[in-house]
Amino acid sequence: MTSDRPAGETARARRPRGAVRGGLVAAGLELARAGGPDAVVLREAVRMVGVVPNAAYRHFADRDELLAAVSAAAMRELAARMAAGVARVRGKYGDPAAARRRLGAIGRAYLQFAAEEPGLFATAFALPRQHAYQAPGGTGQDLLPLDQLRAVLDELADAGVLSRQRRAGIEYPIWSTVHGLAVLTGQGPLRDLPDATRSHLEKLTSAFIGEALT
Amino acid sequence: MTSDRPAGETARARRPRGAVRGGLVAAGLELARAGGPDAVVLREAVRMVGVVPNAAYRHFADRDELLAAVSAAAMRELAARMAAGVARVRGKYGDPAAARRRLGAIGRAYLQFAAEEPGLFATAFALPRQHAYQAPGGTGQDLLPLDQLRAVLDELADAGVLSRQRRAGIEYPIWSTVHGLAVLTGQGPLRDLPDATRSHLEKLTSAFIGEALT
DNA sequence: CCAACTAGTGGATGCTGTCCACATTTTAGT
DNA sequence: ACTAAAATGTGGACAGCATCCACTAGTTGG
Repeated sequence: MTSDRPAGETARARRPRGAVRGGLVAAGLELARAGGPDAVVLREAVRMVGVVPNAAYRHFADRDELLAAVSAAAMRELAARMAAGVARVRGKYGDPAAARRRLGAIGRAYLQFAAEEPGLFATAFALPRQHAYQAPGGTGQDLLPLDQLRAVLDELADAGVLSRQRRAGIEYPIWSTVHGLAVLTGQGPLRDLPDATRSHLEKLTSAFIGEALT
Repeated sequence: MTSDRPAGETARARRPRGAVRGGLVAAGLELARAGGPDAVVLREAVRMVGVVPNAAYRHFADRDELLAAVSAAAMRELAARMAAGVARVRGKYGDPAAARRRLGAIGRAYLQFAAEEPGLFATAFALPRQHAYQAPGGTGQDLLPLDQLRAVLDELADAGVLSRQRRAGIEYPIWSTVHGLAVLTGQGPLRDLPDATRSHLEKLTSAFIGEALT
């Protein structure tokens, strides 16, 4: 009953171009938010968009391709939150104290996203075979998590907090530490820990990373 | 044609007690090994055991409970490999150099398991809601990963390598770092990295953890 | 203005998890 | 030892899922 078209005429192709594809990704994002990657079920997404299951196959080769699009969107969401967290820190570029705070902000944003949006976080890292990490530096897109981390570490090096020697490749152990904590406390064996313990672990981890920045 | 029972008599309940349950877990373990937690499909497991799908429901409330059993088995496998890795290191308890080597062996075993058995590794950490971490210290079971890590860190503290102050709670950041690396390079965005880069990352991470052990 | 293309529909297939009713074997109580 | 009860497996069914094929109505480029 969406319009009073003469009976018998089916409503087709009346949506603006690309609306279905975008709608499917948006629907998938909601499903992922509520239940993680496994909850991104094609037939449910098309139901939300108000279209027949097969319509999805005009935009995605299969469910995995839809999931890949949803995953990329979730990753962009994470990147946006990280960028927002960093932007909130005041202080000129190159100021050692400010640079340290920015590194902390990145990690905190990462962990907060994982805790507040476990479904999206899991989905962002559930790339369904193939579909490599989207190339960064696109048009106006937020930088990907790793790039943002690199930028802050470069600043720490410029500020003299981190020697060039130690700077080299340190983004990986740091990313691993934060990501590992997010995964273990989010979906792993350390989930359902009281909030107090959680934030204690965060402090411990922050101090741990601090050791390596001499 | 497993036996020449008179025709018409169906073969039922002739397996030794508990054989079906054990077989289902074993079958699920193979499925998990090949394709991770999502590949643990009930109907396929019962097919391997040679029994009708419903028989599984005499032993597990639903697929998730089967998956939980498989996950626990995978975790035990990981623990066993870690224990084997540690046991291979010679040196008396309390010897600083030996203690360090044991810590390294634990981490290496963890990462090696994740790399060699990605399906089992993912399954070990894919606990399907509820079903808390199996209580440790069972009868003759290997200690769980966290317990093994704690034991080695305690040894490092006893050996004077790690001050009591730094020892407190450090198992979590260390576990996070190693687990994060395993996840990122195994199933995450850093997968399909060349082996050389992989081992470089491992060295970087090892050095990174070393910083915190002063 | 028409032909080719795009994006939707309808219907079908095989797989999955799960439920109910039933049969048989094993165990336990007397 | 005999029987009642509990365990364990079977058969058949259902709904939901991803996906395929054939078809059609709008859209668009020549």
